[in-house]
Amino acid sequence: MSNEEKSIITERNLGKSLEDYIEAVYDLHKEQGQARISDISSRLGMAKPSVNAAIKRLSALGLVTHERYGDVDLTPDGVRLAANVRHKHNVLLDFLVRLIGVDPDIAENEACSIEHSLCDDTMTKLEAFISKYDNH
Amino acid sequence: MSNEEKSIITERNLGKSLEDYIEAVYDLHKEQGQARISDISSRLGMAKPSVNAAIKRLSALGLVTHERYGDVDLTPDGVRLAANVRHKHNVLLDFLVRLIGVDPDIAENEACSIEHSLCDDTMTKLEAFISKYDNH
DNA sequence: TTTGCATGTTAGTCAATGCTAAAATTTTTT
DNA sequence: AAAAAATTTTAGCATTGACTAACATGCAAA
Repeated sequence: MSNEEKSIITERNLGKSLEDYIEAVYDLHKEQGQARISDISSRLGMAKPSVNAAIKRLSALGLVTHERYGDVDLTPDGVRLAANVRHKHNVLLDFLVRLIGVDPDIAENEACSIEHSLCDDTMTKLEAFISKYDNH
Repeated sequence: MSNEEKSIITERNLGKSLEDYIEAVYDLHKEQGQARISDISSRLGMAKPSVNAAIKRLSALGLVTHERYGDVDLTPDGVRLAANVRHKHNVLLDFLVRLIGVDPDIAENEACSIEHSLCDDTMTKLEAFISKYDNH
């Protein structure tokens, strides 16, 4: 598989908004086995019609499935993308909190903003830096 | 001056878009003493009417002045805000390129995305981290 | 000075993304 | 099973921020 092909899934095709939604679906399924519109709505603090519209967009992109009045679930492509975003979030949070000392609540928000802007390659380099730093 | 008052100027009141525009005005004035709509347009790769609309927004916020068919210039508040964004950009670029080894062209783009998401306090902490790291 | 090109502005459109109010459907309770 | 509550969806709207096409203005060259 070429790098271009791989990047179709994980690199920034979605904006911040859709990435936040898909990440919430991913987290909720891990935590409670399902992700209803209301769950996503309260998790992200968005009105339910906004969530509904976003899920429709994600569904059109083949990243989630959604039966009327039913559960929202990730497709395999959706899982890959969401896991990648989640991973970036975790690495950034670790860097901000542990290495440079940002308050965890602020870091949580900032990681959430930044995670959509860094490419896979940069993230890999950041992880390598953190490892090296941890081993002095 | 309270922290809240100071933050009115420098903290994230503008979105990424307007911050990019004001940063371009700041840079162009430093480089060539003026920033015309066309200069900003080619610098940012935006159509001129888009620039025009953005400058109107910045003008309504009291951050730039703009005479019809004339030069765009920063107000004192605009200078403060733009210098702050520029500074964040430079710190992030340095971190990405020198500390973690990102390609300069990619780092330039990523710094440009991230600079709008990090608060002043986090930036201060990042600068402190870089200093400490440089002095081993 | 007049013509023509560069620059700036206006007008109209579009996509993304959010909202509220109200209708439809499902689930729960009695 | 019927009524009530919760959930989801639809419909309609607002804002941001981008675009193109067309018009207006300013400057420079002939």
